[in-house]
Amino acid sequence: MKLTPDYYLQDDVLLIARDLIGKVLCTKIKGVLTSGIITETEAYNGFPDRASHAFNGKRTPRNEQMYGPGGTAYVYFCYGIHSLFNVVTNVRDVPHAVLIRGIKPMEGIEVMLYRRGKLKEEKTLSTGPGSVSKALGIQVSHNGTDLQGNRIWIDDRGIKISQKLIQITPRIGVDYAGEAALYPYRFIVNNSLI
DNA sequence: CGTACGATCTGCT
DNA sequence: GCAGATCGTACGA
Repeated sequence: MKLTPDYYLQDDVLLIARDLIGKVLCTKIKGVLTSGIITETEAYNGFPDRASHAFNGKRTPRNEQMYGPGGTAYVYFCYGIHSLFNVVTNVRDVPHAVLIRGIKPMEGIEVMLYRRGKLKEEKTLSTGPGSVSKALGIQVSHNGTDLQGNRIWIDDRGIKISQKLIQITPRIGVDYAGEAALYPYRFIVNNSLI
């Protein structure tokens, strides 16, 4: 079920980002299980990718986690409000990451609605990276969490997504990245099609 | 030490 | 469609 270390150590972050569509992101925070099918991801391709925090070898306390081996969580604080959850991939010192931007809620929906605060529309419960983290209870303190553990992990539950249903577009919110802002590194499948 | 800004979301217009 | 919220991080002085 749980994706193995080998999976996260793969070299092609674009392949992983696309393959993660249909996998199930799970958290168990304070004993409460919540999960959802991953419906939207973005790949961040390390050194050559101007949109990546690790562009050109940039390495700071904040993005240090990206430099570790694949299979851990890279969670950082953005826009003064949001915790954004990424999956670190590839081997040590190759700072690849996949940003999880959307899930289709599965387990613990009531809890997720509560975390999001008086939200009734299940549809918009977890679209957008900030909302995903909030619904699943992921915070910056979870940075570095091992995805083989029992707090945050990703399951393969055999859900098949036709490649035809996966839309590929440029990434969101990276206009500052020049040419890299146009790269087709975003993968998304409509919630209602799963 | 000061400052600018960001891998965003929401609510109001 | 747009502005406001809200603050850690990075970087230059």
